[in-house]
Formats: sequence, structure tokens, C-alpha cells
Amino acid sequence: MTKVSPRKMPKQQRSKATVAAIIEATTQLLVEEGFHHLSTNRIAEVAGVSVGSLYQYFPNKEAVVSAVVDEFADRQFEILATELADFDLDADIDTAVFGLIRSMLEAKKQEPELSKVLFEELPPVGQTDVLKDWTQRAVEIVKVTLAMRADEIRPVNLDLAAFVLVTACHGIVHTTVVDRPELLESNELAEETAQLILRYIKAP
Amino acid sequence: MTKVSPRKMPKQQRSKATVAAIIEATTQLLVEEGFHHLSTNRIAEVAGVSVGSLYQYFPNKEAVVSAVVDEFADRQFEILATELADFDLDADIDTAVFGLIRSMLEAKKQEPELSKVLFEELPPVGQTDVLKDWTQRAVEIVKVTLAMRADEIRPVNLDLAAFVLVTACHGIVHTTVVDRPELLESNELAEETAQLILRYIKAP
DNA sequence: GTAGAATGTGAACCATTGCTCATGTTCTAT
DNA sequence: ATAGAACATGAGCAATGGTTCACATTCTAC
Repeated sequence: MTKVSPRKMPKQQRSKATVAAIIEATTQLLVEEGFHHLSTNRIAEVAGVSVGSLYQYFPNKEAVVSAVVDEFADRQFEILATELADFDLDADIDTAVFGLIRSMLEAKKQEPELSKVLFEELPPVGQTDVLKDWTQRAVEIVKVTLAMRADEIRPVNLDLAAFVLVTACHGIVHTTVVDRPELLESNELAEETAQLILRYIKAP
Repeated sequence: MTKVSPRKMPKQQRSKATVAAIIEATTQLLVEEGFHHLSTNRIAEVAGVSVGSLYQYFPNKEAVVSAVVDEFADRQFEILATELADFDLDADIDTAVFGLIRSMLEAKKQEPELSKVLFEELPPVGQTDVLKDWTQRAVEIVKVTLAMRADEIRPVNLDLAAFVLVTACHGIVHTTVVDRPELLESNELAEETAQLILRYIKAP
């Protein structure tokens, strides 16, 4: 979550539109041509602005990518939150876990190509390591959730269990959405994944 | 596993050493500076040969990286095989699974930095998508293994179960080795991961 | 209306990089 | 010994890419 501060803050509508166009163009180029074909000149061209404008609001190329990552993370978490609202997480544990899985799949399904590029092609930029950051955030949430249901689950090392669950789930979700999207057509995968988790945490 | 054929095959000892030096230098540079700082001139410099020599044996930069990936894959599978030999995989299923996990961790632990770069920074080069290839190979193996023990496990969709297990395990192993190596100091993580798998596949 | 801030422009600088080629050296086989 | 194959070299070409800067336009506040 390293906000690389823009060289200047956009104050007028006009410049806010410019910054938005730059970020959108960058996103599009990342998806279509991948990170290592990305160039600031091309970003400016696609965004319909001049390179000079880009450098008014971003100190360098990294900063632009960093902004894209931040916006992506925000969007993903928002989708997750929205999806989760549709499920009753206070319901029995089976329903709750299944809902969580569906939500994760749904979130990533919105932008699979960008997901692929950001997780599989992006070198650590500045302090930001996409996978590491994401994992850390998720582990915290899961740990708290597990603790709240301590009576329903078998005794475990909470930190470790949360880590195992998050990394396992992310492995499944990421690989599926990015490389085997046809598995999303039925509910089977979500159900199996829920089984994996439930059998792991539930008291016998 | 796309072998990009060298422009020329090295026939003498001398040239084999050159090719080896090039691959080693590339590996080293990938680890130390990351994929997007990699240049053929620098590879040649570190390898102690001239750029010209590089292009005698590799048609382009991609081919060099591809060679590094192939050698990495071979090395990983070899370590895995060696490690597995220490475990009695015909023993009870608990022991077998635990052995497998330990082996996967051990294999990746040998070259964590290279693992990180190849899985997290490498754009699809040619036909080779590291993650996709790796997953496909592993799923096949696991599927066969599950089928052989059909009597000990609950009825499942073998294809799906194998996919879930492989992607989940890889998620855990990769993230651990690459971002949380301190978790490798005890056996706890391997034990928890084994639990995750065993509870998922075992008949009640 | 006007000053000054904010915003926008794009040619050009300079470093880098992928790759070639003309030339030179070393090896192998006869 | 020698011819031809294998191997090695590195200056340099053509292209690209990140970044700057001197200048132009538009907006805001008084």
C-alpha cells in the first residue's frame, strides 16, 4: 500500500481527468501488452495527453504502476465487500465459508487479465510487493474471523491456520481465474474449495 | 517445456563451457537484479564472454531465459525425486502425504529467490507460462496417485480434487518459501498443510 | 481585465539495449 | 602441416525508452 506521492496534486477538474486517463491507459496497456512492454510515451499516447503531463503528476514510471496497483487493490476489496453483503456471514459456518469463496472468485473474475499481470509479471516496485501485501491483509482478517468462531472449530494455532487457509485459497482462486476459467462455470470448484477449508477447521 | 533450439549446437568442450557460463550468469542476474533489468550485454559481461558468443548459441534474449527456466524445472524435479526417495510412499497415507509436502518445501527452498523471480516476474515467454506448465504437470501426477489409493479416500471428482490440491499446496509452499521463510524452521507448517490435505481426501 | 497559478505540450537529450558482422583465433581431421 | 570447421570477439548500428525543459494555453481570484 505504498502511496507514491504525485509530484503535484491535481487541483482542477481538467487535471484530475488527465490523471484518470493516464491510470486507465496504463491499466489497458498492462493487460494488452504486459508490464515489460510498458512505456511512458505509449501511456501518454493512449491516454491522449503528452508525456510532459504524465511527469507533472508522477515522478516516474514506477509511480504510475504503483497507482494502478493501489486502485486495483481498492477495487478488489470493494467488490469483495459488496459480494460478502449478499451472504449471511453470521449463519452457520458452512454457509459462511462457501460465501467467502464465491466472493473471492467473483472479485478476481472481474479483472482476470490485470490480476495475472499484477501477480505474475510485476517486480516489487518500491516498497510494494503485491502478493506479500495481499497475503498479509487477508491473513489478519481470517485470523479474527477464526477467533470469533473459536467454539465451532478444532483447536489450532490461529496464526498458522490463517496463513495456511489464505495462501491455499489464493493459490486455488488465482490459478483458476487466470488459467482455467472454464472451471468457474459450475459451482463444483467453489464447493470443493469450501470442503477443503471446512474439513480443515471444523471440530469433528 | 518449450525448448527453444539454440542457433548452433555447441560441439566442443570450450563452447559447452560458454553456454553454461551464459546460463549461470543469467540465473545470477535474474536473482540479483530481476527480469526487467536483464540485458544480453550484461549477461555476456558477467559470464566473461562476448555478446557475439551469446548469439551464436541463442537466437535471442528470450531463448536464454527459456533455457534458464528449463534447467530450473529439471533441477526442481530432480530434487523432488531425491527427497521423495527418502520417504516410503507405499506406507500409510498420512506418512506419504507428509513426505510429499516436506519434499515440495525442500525443493523450493533450494532456490527461493530464483523461484520468486520466475513465478512472479516472468512474462509468458514464447509458449512457456511457468505457472501454467507447472500446475498441469503436477495435477497429472497427483491424479494418478489419488486413483491408486481410491479405496482409502472418499469418493471425489479426481480431476477437480487433484487441481484443488495442487493449486492449494503450491500457494502455500510458494508464499512460505518466498515471503515467510522463517516458517520453515519448525515442522509445524508442513504438519498443518498435511492436515489440510488429509482431512480433505480421507474417508471419515 | 489582469496577474499568477495551474495545466498542457512535444521535440530532443542521453543512456540503454537487442542484435549483427567483419574479423581473428583455436581446434580437428587428414 | 594445413584446410576447413568451430568458436570467440567487440565496435557499432538502429531502435527504444525514461525523462526534461522551454514554451504555450487555460483557469482562478481579485
